[in-house]
Amino acid sequence: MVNATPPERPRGRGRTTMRDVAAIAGVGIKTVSRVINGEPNVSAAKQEAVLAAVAQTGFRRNDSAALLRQGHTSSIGLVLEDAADPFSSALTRSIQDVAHQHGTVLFSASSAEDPVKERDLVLALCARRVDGLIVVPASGSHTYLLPEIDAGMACVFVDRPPDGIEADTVLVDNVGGARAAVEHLVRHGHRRIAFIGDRLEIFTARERLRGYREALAETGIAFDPRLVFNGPAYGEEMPAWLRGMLAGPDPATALFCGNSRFSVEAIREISRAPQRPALVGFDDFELADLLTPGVTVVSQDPFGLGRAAAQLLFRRLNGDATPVQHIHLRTKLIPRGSGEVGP
Amino acid sequence: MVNATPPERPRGRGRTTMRDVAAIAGVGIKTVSRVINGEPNVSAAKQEAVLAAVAQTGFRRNDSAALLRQGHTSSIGLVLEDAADPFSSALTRSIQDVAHQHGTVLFSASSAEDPVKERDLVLALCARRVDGLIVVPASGSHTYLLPEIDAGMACVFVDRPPDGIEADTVLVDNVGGARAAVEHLVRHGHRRIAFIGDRLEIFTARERLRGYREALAETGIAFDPRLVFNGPAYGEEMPAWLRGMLAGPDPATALFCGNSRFSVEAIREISRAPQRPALVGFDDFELADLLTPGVTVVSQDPFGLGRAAAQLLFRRLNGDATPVQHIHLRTKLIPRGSGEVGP
DNA sequence: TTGAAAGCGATACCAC
DNA sequence: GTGGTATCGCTTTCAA
Repeated sequence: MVNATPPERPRGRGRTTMRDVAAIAGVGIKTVSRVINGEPNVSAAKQEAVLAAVAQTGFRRNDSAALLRQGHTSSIGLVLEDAADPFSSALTRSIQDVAHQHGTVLFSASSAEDPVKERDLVLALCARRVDGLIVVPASGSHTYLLPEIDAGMACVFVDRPPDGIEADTVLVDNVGGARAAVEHLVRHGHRRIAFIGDRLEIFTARERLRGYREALAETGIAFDPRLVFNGPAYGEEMPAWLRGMLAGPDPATALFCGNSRFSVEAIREISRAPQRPALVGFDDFELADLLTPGVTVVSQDPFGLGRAAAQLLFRRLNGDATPVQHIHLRTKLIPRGSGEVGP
Repeated sequence: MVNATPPERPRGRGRTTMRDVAAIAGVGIKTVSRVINGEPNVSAAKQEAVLAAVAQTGFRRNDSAALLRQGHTSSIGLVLEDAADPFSSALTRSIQDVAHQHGTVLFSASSAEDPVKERDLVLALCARRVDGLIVVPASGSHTYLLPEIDAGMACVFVDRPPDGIEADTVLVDNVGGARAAVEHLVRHGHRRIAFIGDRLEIFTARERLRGYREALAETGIAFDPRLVFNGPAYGEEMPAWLRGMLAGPDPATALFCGNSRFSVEAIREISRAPQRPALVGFDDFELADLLTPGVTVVSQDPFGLGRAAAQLLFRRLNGDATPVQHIHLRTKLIPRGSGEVGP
């Protein structure tokens, strides 16, 4: 507890404006502006008077008003799927950091993977005239953004490309990562490898499936659709499928999981199975190393993704008008045990 | 912090304003405003003319300008420790949702537990005239907020109370949760129970330590400072201490970990130990149920915390001027195995 | 029903 | 050095 007498202060009188400060200090409003913004050409006497008035009133500049006049907002918007998931929150954090370095604040919002909600959120941010936008796009057309982009809104898409428009993207090498995972399993003797991925509406699911198929083709393994699941990451659908597949004829001896949600659910399932298949997951997750066995993953770097996207966005905001860029980040296979067992 | 004004972006057609639309539609600017805002008293003919002009120009209202005039911003600010950690990201998500229900957008920023950075971020948000503020306070005085609160800024603190000011708080029952954890271990026969908690600058660390001590006192167990660690959650300090304590004379047979970070680090450590102590952790974490054994935790509900804080904030924004409120949320012990083993 | 004029709270420009 | 005035894009007020 602090036991000091608080200084006298005008209470609850609403906000002081520059005009008020000017009146109290006996100077023009522009002189106040000069002092507040540290501009030159103010005499020491007036400076002092202004500072005194500021201290007395507790004045603080209304940045919104200043920014309205200046034509930008020093803010950027971020719309992603779900702020609570680890991938998104890492993205958020790294973008916050870059934004902060540029004196910019960040609006964040979650689309819940709903194209309509995404559109509403994005347009709401555009209406506020954020200087730029970073979007993890939900599926669905993004042509609604064309008028905004035309009007000068800078926009970078992360993790997935937008549908129907050409725009800057920062993606991970999904195909390469998936290939690496499958090749790793093949190298450990597997030829019956299952793929468990998101609904095919989702870009990353399609790409990772493509990588899976390329790796199979390259190693001379026939593609078997019975070993492929594409569906929702939540709910009973995948576990039921997995149970059935493992209990059926000619089951998989190894699983390649298309995202960490699936990895976790699959582990939950196979830890009860008599014959535990090998497993490699796309996307790292906390505690993957603490499980028994440790979970082998293809890691992507969500912080790196966010940083790259934000840096690209600020380059655009600073006038970089070079053609649309597509940045791809590398993935890394981290062996921890679950992927290094034979059939 | 770089505070440069970005150069003029080469924008397509630039932004259309209401004035432009009015000119094209051949009506007064106020009529455009009426149409855009769905206000009554506009003839069908003019309405149509305005709509046509809007469609032609791709006009979209500048909300920032509208809000400046209206005196609020329909935005709230959130400052927390680290947007990337699971607790914070759950908080963010639930606050986003409540804000969205109120037609409000959310600024989010991370203080990195640095009081100076927190102050900068909070004041920056105040300068933008967010309508309200939700803060997970870092340690350090919060008297810097007095002028803002005086000026009418609504402010709710989450997870920890602010220092030096009286304000609305939404906290979890740290003492009760800690007592429940320790009593649970005592019930399973333990009398040598260690406490592993954050630095005592952090409110929750103090409270949980208090609960630990109360439970010991109540069950007639002497407090032994050699069984208590308070220090940083990252780095080698805690693991080293734990190793030493377990290898020393009269070691603990059970651990009570003050947050999930410590739980994870402690598990990492004791899984290598010859004699694995029982463990209960404060704060649930993903995969706690998948580890072997499952990790018994005292769970708090970060989504509930965020929701309660946001709802309280919006009550304030809607004119609720009742005295300062202190909301406490209950915790729940979830037995999963690690806490149900004897000495 | 309509729109001209006066703000909102700051900055930009330009005389003095 | 200094400060008046126009302005940012919209809403509010009020007279027509």
